[in-house]
Amino acid sequence: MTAEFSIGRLAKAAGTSVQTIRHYERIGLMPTAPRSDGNQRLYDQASRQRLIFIRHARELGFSLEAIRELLDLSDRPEQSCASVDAIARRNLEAVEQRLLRLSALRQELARMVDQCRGGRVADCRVIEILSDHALCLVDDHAPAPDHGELPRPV
Amino acid sequence: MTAEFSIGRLAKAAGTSVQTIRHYERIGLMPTAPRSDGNQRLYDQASRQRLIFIRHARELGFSLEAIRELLDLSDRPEQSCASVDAIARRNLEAVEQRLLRLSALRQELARMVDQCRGGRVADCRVIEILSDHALCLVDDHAPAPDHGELPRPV
DNA sequence: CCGGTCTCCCGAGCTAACTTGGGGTCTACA
DNA sequence: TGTAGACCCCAAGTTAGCTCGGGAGACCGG
Repeated sequence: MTAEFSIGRLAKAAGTSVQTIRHYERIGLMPTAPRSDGNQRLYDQASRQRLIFIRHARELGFSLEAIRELLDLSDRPEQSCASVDAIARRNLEAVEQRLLRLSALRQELARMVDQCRGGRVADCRVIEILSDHALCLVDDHAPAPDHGELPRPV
Repeated sequence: MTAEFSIGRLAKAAGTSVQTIRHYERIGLMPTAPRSDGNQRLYDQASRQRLIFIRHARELGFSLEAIRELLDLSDRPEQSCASVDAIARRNLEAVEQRLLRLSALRQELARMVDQCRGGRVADCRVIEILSDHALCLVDDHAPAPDHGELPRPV
């Protein structure tokens, strides 16, 4: 049922390049593909999904090492619940951090687009938004940020 | 009012290194800082915010070029509304794409953590989730994905 | 069965984004 | 006033993540 296909087809399907796929195989992100009689790599739907996952995660800014960890969650279902939990939990936290910041950024961009629609030149406050103390992890013993910022103008 | 401080203090405040800050100045992401009598760089709250913005955006996986563009929105309020709008809109779209994928990923990670809490070993479906066709931009002439996936089990 | 395209492998090359090294200067504190 | 610890600058080095080149073999439509 699951027809096999070549590396070139896979590359197209995932919006990436043949070399990148071979690279992922070399570094162990993609499994070593089975070969045809003529020694060419053969892929199936599962490898296609896996590769698309990797590309999406890359686009989200995850490092290959972070991706490797997520793939491991998936590859080794026999892992102890505790260890899966720890990994999932840690990644979940990081993802939530990012969601917070990203949606703050979205709001601000949306506000600007909106303001433009109203014909006014948008004043841009992305910086204030993304450097908002509330979203900040870093251990902040700096000269304090004058905490009277961001009073939602319109 | 806005006390000035050194590059070292700034580095600490933003959770980065002195060298990185000088690097950002060299490549024009941070403005050339004013100097003290002894030729040492002086920073204020605005530079602190700007640097934290950059670091947050980097953690979100934005490239320095993307960040430069966002900073430009902020630096040049005299730009034409149309151009601001175009940039903001384009970035907004990208951000929304990422939000979709990220929150899909969050849901899946949360599900796994939750399952673990119930004492069961979680089966991990992050791959399926993040390679979901619905979230996929890539021009997909691939061997089709057998579209009977992701039927929300429990 | 032939020409064009794809794939093989390998190593070298490349870009982004820092990071390190080294030799000299400035500043703060005792 | 002297010295430890920032800070200065520059160039070179490092790491991640691809990307390219080249020569040889595989595959496919005509």
